[in-house]
Amino acid sequence: MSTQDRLIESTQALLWERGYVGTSPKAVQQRSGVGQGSMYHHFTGKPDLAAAALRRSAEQLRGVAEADLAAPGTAYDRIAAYLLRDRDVLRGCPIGRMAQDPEVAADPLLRTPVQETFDWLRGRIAGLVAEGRTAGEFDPGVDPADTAAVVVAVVQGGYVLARAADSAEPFEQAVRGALGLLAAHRRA
Amino acid sequence: MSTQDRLIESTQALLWERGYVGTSPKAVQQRSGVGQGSMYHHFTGKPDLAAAALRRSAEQLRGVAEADLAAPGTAYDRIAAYLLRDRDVLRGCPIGRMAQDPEVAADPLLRTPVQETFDWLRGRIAGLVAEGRTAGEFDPGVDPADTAAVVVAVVQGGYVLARAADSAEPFEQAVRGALGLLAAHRRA
DNA sequence: GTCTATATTCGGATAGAC
DNA sequence: GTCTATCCGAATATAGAC
Repeated sequence: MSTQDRLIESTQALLWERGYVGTSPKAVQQRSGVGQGSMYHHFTGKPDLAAAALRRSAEQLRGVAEADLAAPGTAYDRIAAYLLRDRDVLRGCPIGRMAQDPEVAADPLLRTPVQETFDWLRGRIAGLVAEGRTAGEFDPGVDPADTAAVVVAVVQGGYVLARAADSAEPFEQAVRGALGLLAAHRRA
Repeated sequence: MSTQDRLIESTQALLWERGYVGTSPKAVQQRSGVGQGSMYHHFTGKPDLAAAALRRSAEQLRGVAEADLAAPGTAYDRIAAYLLRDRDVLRGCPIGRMAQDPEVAADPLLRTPVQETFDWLRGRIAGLVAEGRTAGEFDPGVDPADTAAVVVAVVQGGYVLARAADSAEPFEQAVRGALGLLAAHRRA
């Protein structure tokens, strides 16, 4: 693996664990085994490194989500597959976590990958819901955009509740609850 | 207002804006107008100060939530009131925000107020749902604990989506979506 | 109780040799 | 491309006078 790649991977892991403010260039060097001079040769500084790491995390998250959302089955099944995917719940979401950081929010290079990821995800799920509605799978009262926002919010909020409780249980309850509510809107 | 109170209020505001890692004792002193020596006279250090601030934020959040949840009306109405309360969505939740911070998670003095707040909130809402179900307002298939987790997760996740989008819209969509899904489980 | 001075470590880099 | 040396300010306190 290239030096850049090792730097990016280490930065991804540290951002996930410790957030942007909590991630120091020195920690990245230690984790990656790359020296200081080398790091500053490949990246202009912390924001540059973090932006590269976030773009890669965003891309990976899209890939993983798409695998569930594009699977065969009904719209409901695919949303269920997305919600029920095996997750390391207590680690939280590598992208969602960044949204709260004021330095990330303030820097367009950092915020853009976060924003685009959730825009894409909500749009993708809204499309599925709309498709299901057209096919007569869901009742006409189910709003695609609102429902997609619920699905994504339940996952992100589930992570928050799980971390607060130091337990995956509230995450799983929220997912079950959301699927239960949605299931009742299917027809036949 | 007492010196302690000014320190606590300033710390609450800074924790909300900048998180635990991003909040320095010096910033607290500047915002509160309290000198260094004075601050260290009243609190042993940053964790002590943050714990006091979090306990107060937790108490305030419970008070505000209870006002909606204890209002007159059906269980659905009270949950709707909670979800639809006017919020400064882009600022996020002063308690939920702390859950992601590893230093908060690691220190029981800091994590406990966060944990207790969400335990209480989920329990309170689950009680309302159970009550509504007993009264015949909701159908028997609605699980109280799961539904409560959805409600709280939608709010917390809504904050994440709103920050990512730099817009309150996804928060509002998620709330509308959740209420729409829940409304269909009412009887008569 | 509050103030100012001092101490130590870390964060986030730049400089210049190899 | 990578290494080591160096720099400056911020974070988080402690010490001791008033």
